[in-house]
Amino acid sequence: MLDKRYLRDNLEEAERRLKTRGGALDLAPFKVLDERRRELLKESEGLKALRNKVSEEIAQVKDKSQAQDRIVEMREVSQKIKQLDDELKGVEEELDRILLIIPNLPHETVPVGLSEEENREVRRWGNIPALGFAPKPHWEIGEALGILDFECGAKLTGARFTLYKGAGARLERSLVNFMLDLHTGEHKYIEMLPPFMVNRESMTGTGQLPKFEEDLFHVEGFDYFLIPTAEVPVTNIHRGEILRGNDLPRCYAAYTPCFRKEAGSYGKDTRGLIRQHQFNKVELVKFVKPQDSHQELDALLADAETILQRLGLPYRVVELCTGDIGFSAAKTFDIEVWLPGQNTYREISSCSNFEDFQARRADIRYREDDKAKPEFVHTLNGSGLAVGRTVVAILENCQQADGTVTIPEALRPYMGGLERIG
RNA sequence: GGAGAGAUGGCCGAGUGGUCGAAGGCGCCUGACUCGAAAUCAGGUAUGGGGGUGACUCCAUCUAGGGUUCGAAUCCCUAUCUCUCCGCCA
Repeated sequence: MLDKRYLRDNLEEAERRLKTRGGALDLAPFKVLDERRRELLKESEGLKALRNKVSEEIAQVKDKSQAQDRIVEMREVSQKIKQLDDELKGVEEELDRILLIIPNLPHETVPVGLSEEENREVRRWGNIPALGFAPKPHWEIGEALGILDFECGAKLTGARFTLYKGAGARLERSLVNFMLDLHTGEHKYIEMLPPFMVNRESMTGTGQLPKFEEDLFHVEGFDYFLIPTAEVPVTNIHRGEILRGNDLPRCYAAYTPCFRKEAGSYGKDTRGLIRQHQFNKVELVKFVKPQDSHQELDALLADAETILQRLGLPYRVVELCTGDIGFSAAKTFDIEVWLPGQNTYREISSCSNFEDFQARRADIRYREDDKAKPEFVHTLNGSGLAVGRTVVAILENCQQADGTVTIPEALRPYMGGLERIG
């Protein structure tokens, strides 16, 4: 959510900056409603002040029959107040509806562009493996080794669900543990294990609602949603709280499954693990002071990159352009891992700075010291990493001519010493 | 699922129609005392919104949303959450 006052005073600038995301956005209704709101507020508050004053006078009078005329008068005033407040409530609801669907302002440093074509490559790491044979896609490798069963996933649930078996299941679990151990041990994140369903307030706090309800799985009989990312529960941990300045930055790491409808992606990535309705992810979330947030984003990105470096998987870092960053983000870097089976880089992590956008929605503030006024924190998060896609990357990059897959050394302790699958 | 109890400021806790944004305590801040600290004493300590250059002032907020009333932390209704007992359950 953008700052109402900022919008009021800089409407044209806001419109111009939002336009760089693509799509039209007319802020005129905001202006009209905002002005009406302030008119109503002024009038209602004036009458309330009067009522409070007169009611106090009535309280002083011993014999209430002597105050009868004032009581009658205030009865009318109260009715008028109720009328005004009813209209005010309607105006505020409409105003909120508008504010909740306005996306975040892209940071000034974000490259302007309309689609992912205009994203900016920042750096590459690692060498693309020279396999010396035609690389297979991970679904063929996984099926041949008997560690991934797409058909059974479809039988159990439906399309875009997969059964992991044997060493495949263990590989997924090992990666979760490896990632969490690294982030909590070397990078000093605090581990969290949150609920996998959240309520509407939490989804609104991070920006999934009200605009993207069709992407979410909703639970029948409850107004709960399956989380599409751990970002939602973990960021909402501090919803409605005022943190202490010296408690910042707060850095959390959480493993959760993620559930996404993937509406509108029919026909895309239909084979394999790339796009599933349910996938595992280790997520990193930070609450920081505003002046530190862009530096903290760089650090978060580096923390996510470390995982790929330790696993020896080649990747590149891409800075998303204005047309490609998400609704709540001010700035985003994607990490894309090299997939020989597809002969391309594919997203395996997305690291974003939301600045005060989520903090304002979720009311997460901090106080520099006991005397200071509370200020909104900046929130950040990033995948560290998407686990299923990491399995994909390992299968495809570490595949051997004989169909076996070499397990990256860093992972072997987690695999009970196993060096290869197959 | 059945029965009951509760939700008040950073924390504990008083408050059953007006003088209550809320006693008291703890915590925290400032000052005094001290070489310094502890103890003690004095004062100060919520959030959001509106108005004023400013001292300041007005409005709202005692889980949330409705209602009664001239006036609600206090009375009524609903929801949510917490706790206790019974049942069920990994």
